[in-house]
Formats: sequence, structure tokens, C-alpha cells
Amino acid sequence: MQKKNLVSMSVVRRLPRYYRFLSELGKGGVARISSQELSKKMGFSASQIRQDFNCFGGFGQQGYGYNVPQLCEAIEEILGLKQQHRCILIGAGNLGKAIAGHMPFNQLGFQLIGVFDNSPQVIGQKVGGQTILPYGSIGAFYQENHPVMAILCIPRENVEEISDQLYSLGIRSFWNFGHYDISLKHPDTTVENVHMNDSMMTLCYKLAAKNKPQA
Amino acid sequence: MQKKNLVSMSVVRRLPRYYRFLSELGKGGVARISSQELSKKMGFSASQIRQDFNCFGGFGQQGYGYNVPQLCEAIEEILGLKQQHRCILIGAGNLGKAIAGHMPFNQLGFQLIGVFDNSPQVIGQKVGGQTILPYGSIGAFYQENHPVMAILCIPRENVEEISDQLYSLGIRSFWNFGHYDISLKHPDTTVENVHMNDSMMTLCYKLAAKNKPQA
DNA sequence: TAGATTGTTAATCGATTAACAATC
DNA sequence: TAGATTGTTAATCGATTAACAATC
Repeated sequence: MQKKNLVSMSVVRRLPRYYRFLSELGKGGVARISSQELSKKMGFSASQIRQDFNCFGGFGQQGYGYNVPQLCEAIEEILGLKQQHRCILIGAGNLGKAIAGHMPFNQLGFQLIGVFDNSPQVIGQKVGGQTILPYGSIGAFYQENHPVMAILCIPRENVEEISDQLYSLGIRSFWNFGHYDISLKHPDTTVENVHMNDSMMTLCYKLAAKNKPQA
Repeated sequence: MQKKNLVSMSVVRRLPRYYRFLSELGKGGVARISSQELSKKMGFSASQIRQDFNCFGGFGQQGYGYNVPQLCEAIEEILGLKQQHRCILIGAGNLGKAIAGHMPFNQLGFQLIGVFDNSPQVIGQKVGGQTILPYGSIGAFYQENHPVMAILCIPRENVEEISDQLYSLGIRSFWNFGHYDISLKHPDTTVENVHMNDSMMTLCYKLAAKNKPQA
């Protein structure tokens, strides 16, 4: 209410990157940095960096620069990384296992409280500190634990059905790998999609563009 | 050279999504669609759709709409999906296996020609039609097969070292999972990063923003 | 004080939306 | 022909960059 202008989504999408670079600097013992130095390291313009940092409060000091730990904390605060949104993961194939096992959930604002699959081969296995449960038990699990977010690591042909089921249980937030866009069907959901195919097609475009420099 | 204005990167990033929806329509036997109908399905404005489609040639017909298969083919052409850029995948852990096994490379402009890891436990296994090879053999492999792109599915602490090695072999294009930004160190590379952590932090922000609607 | 660097305003740039004439 | 829908221009919006006064 005081000096916080609203942070636009294009700024928000840059925050994790700032956070990444600043955390690393902080761990390396760097206490201050100027927008110009940071610009060189990150590839954003110094002007943009100042503009960005300004829209969430005056953390800089003229003639000095920015206090690295202070800035980290501010970003942490804005992104809400100290929160522990309870989440579940559906689909413990290779992708699901990779994510359950390696994603540092509690540094990212989440807490993994359940992993589900319906293949008897994986049910009972442990991954990411969780025992894989049968998908059929999801209803009871929801009633008891009320997860707020679901990570979908399932084949794309199942995403519509599974997301509908989770939605009807009460889940309104998804992290989705694949093609289907949950948010179109359920506009009141909060969704982040990781469209790997799209990303790979974009890379393909870039490669093609590089090979024929002049159109 | 004729009527092709240049396609801006923001348009290009929407193309895979168009392609996805249009392919599906095409498979379903839909021959024509208007910008308005497509708008409802995809969540882009009709105006934007017309604007986008126009910057790569007149595929529409007034009073009728767009020819779906024709449009698909045009996008395919622009993105270069018919190409078969040879690529290798480094790191056959869960993530690497998921990608090697499930990514439809040859629908995305690529061809997977080798998978590498340095863990004796996985070397020799088959995944995505490839036998996993020891990472140590990468130099010889490069000399013989000249892959142009490398997919990095390795722990983030190894990305700098491995990407340097691949760069020095001659690889100039990367699809990278994780934190390290290869393009900052090697500006002449073509890179697509999939920053899963960033995506998850963004989701965390959205969730927090939804919970406190009025600031 | 002099030098450095932010905070902030103004200028620019690009992308999206609105509107409508062209035309199927 | 009348209705529909594109192609295209103009208007709007927002994000990025440039510039510089404020100030540490």
C-alpha cells in the first residue's frame, strides 16, 4: 500500500532469473552489485534492471548499488517462495520420477505430499521421499490432505480426463507437462504449462533461421 | 522475397501452439476455420490470429476463413519441422530417458542419433531406439556423425563443463534443462532453455497472487 | 568534494487490439 | 446479391531503452 506499484507479469517472469543470479552471488559472498555489473552477468540492460527493481521498492543506494542479500529476500517475498503449497504428482514414469526426485520443492514454494500412478509395477516404490500410491486412492487422499496443486506427468491423451477428475475433487492449480491446455477448459484454474514440444520446435526454427541468415 | 514480411519472434513462439490446434482439427477432418472460431478454441484474439497468419502470406479467403491443412503446412514450413537436425542426448537418468523415449523427434525437426551417460549402470541399455553409450566416446562419435544439437539432461553442476566440452567439439546448439545459461558464455550458440524451477516459481507467484486478490 | 550509481521521467519501440474497406 | 470474413491500416497499449537530475 505504501510504495509498491504493481509488478507486471513480464517483470515477474524475470524474477526467478534474478533470484538465481543473485542467490549465487550471495553464496559467493558478494554483498553489493550495481545494475551495470549485473547487466553484464545476466544479459539484461542496466536500465531494465533498475526499472525492474524499482517497481518493488527502493533497494538501491545511489553511488553504491544494490544490497545482494536484501534484494534476494525481496524477490523471495514477492514470489512467495517461503510458502509451502501442498502438491501432489500424478504419473511416476521417468518424467515423474525425475521431477519428484530432483525438484527442490521447498525452495520453490511447494511441498510434495503425494505421488500417484496406476501401474502396479511402480506402486509402492519410493521416490522423492514419497511412497507411490495407487491413483485410485486419490479421492480419499484429497479429503484427508487437501493438496492445492497437482503436477501432471502423464501421457497427453490422459491429461484431459485426469485434470477433469482432479478439478472435480477441488484442485484449482496445475503444473502440466504436455500439450493439453487445462486453463481453456477450466478458466478458474491457475496453470503453468511446460510445453516441451513447443520449445523444441522453437529451437528448430532458430536453427533453420541461423542457417539461412539472409531471407 | 515476394510477400513474406519477416515473422517476429513473438509470432514464432505462438506458431507451435497454432500448429498443435490446427493439426488436431485437421486430423478431425475439419477443412476450414475462421479466425473467430479458432479464437474461441485457443484463447487468442481473432484479431491477433489474422494479424499473425497474415505475416506469412495470404492463406485466408474473405467470407470463408482459412484452409486448415494448408495452414498447417505453412507453419510446418516456417518452423522447418520437415528437417531432421541430428541430435544427441547427454544424461540418461530419469529425465533423459523420458525425453529420449517419448519426445517425437522427427515430428519436431530433429533426429536422435545418440544417447550418452557415464554411469556403468545405464551404459548398454536401450532407450528411444538408441543404445546408451559411454560419455567418453563422445569425441569419436562426433567425428563420425557430426550431430548439430545436444540435449542436456544432466545435473546443473555439470552443465557448464559438459557444454564447454561439446562446444569445443563443434556443437553450437543446445536444448538445456536447468539453470545454467550456455548462451551467456558462448554467444554464438543457439539455445533453448527449459527452466523448470523458474516455471514452478512463477506458478508459486500466481498462486500467491490469487489468494490475496486485492493488494 | 568528486565520482558513482540509483530513481524516475521521457522517448522509443514493438506488439496487440480495434475498425473497416476489400472481396470472396 | 447479401452475408461473412479476411487483409490491412490506424489506434492503443505496454514494455524497453535512454537520459539525467537526485543523492549517496
